[in-house]
Amino acid sequence: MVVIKAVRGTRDILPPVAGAWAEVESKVRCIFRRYRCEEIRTPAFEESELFSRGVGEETDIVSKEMYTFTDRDGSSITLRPENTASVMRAYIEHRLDQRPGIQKLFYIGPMFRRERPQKGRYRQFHQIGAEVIGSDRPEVDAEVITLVYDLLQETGVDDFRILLNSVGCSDCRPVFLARLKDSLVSVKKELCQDCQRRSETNPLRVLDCKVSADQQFIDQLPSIVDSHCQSCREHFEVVKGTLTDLHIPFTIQPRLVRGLDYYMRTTFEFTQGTLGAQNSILGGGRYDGLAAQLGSRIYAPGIGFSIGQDRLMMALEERCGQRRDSLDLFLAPLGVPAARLCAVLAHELRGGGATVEVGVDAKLKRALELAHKLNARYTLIVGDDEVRTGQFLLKDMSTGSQELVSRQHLLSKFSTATEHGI
RNA sequence: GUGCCCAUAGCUCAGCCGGUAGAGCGCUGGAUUGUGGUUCCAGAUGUCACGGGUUCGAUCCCCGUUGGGCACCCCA
Repeated sequence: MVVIKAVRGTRDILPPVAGAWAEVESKVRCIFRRYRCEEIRTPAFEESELFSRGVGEETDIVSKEMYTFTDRDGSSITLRPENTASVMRAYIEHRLDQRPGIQKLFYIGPMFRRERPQKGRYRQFHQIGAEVIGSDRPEVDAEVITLVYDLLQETGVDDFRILLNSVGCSDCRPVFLARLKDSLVSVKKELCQDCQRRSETNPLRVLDCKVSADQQFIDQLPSIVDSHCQSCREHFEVVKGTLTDLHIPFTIQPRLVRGLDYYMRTTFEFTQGTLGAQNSILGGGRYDGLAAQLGSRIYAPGIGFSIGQDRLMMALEERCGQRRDSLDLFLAPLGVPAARLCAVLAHELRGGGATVEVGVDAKLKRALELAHKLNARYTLIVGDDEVRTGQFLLKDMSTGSQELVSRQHLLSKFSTATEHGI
């Protein structure tokens, strides 16, 4: 019989790492609250059409990376490969535009894409993201980027770079693409093999080439920022200006290409040095046309981002050492009557807010060994004598000193109110 | 989906030219019948990823599968 293992591209987040994940999550929830960003939870799977229409039929995500299956009623179901389309679907379905103000919605959860696994790339991966829907104002873009900036700073990521671009709108982008293709015709044969292929399949991708010999030619290619129409240019100027006022450093990256069809105008990406080939820790952008693509008549311009939580944790791992939850008190019962008493004591102590573990080994030596390994601050020794007298032996694990304490003294010492006195 | 590299104890890794396996850490027991950390002694680590082939004989060589890493592609 073959032992069953986690399927390719998925993994278990074990303790103590799972605890570090939870810590990060509570920290980002706290930051979201400051921005009046509210949580939304959408289903892990949706009708397939949501993604083919929302994300775009021609994108890699939709054309080859989705987990799609036919449900028993014949409908096509897809495990969400990203969450923006789902959030927009929910926004439209529940008429969130009728709520006061613009909607700022955040989410934390798993996404699914069938790609070849690699460091920092999993088939089930986790995203922390937000969508701000209801305004096309550039100040909103700046606020979203500021939020992301706070998120990374306060969770402890450093040496990240903010790459900013504006990919134009449905008016100016086609013009730019035509210009780009024209220019590529003349320099194409000077470029690397990959770029010669890209010139045909995905011209925008050529701009993102890393081959140094190609750079001199790429620099000659037209830039999207020079092709902006009047309104896109003005929009981008306000975004940049506001970020500058906020002292948030960014780099204009006219070559920044985002793979999802719904992006227009502002797009951004944060990269981090320690992540290897998958150095992008988050990506985002504006998607004013998405609601219409989903068939809604509600005007719902929006901008959002998504942090790769797996990559975020990877970037943090460098500096956050071995974390270990602390244990206030380890109860060491040395016999059956003591064990019964300890069950009651533990419940009372936990009721008072203390973190308490009850030993199951009647040998004191083993109990103390375990208490030490569990990083207990105190161990309470409860043997026959203690059960009889009602006075328990409390041992301070760091100093080794011991004192006899009453049940009442114990409860007050370990209650939350006096926690700082421990 | 393509190319290259890799897979030995729970973890990190040795293992020579083919002769069926080791270290450190960790784990378990003891030195100590009610006293942890340091120390000392002892013990178990294992289908050498899985399946086939070559060979008298395979952890080692060959093929396939699965999983991992890197690059491409793409993205978080």
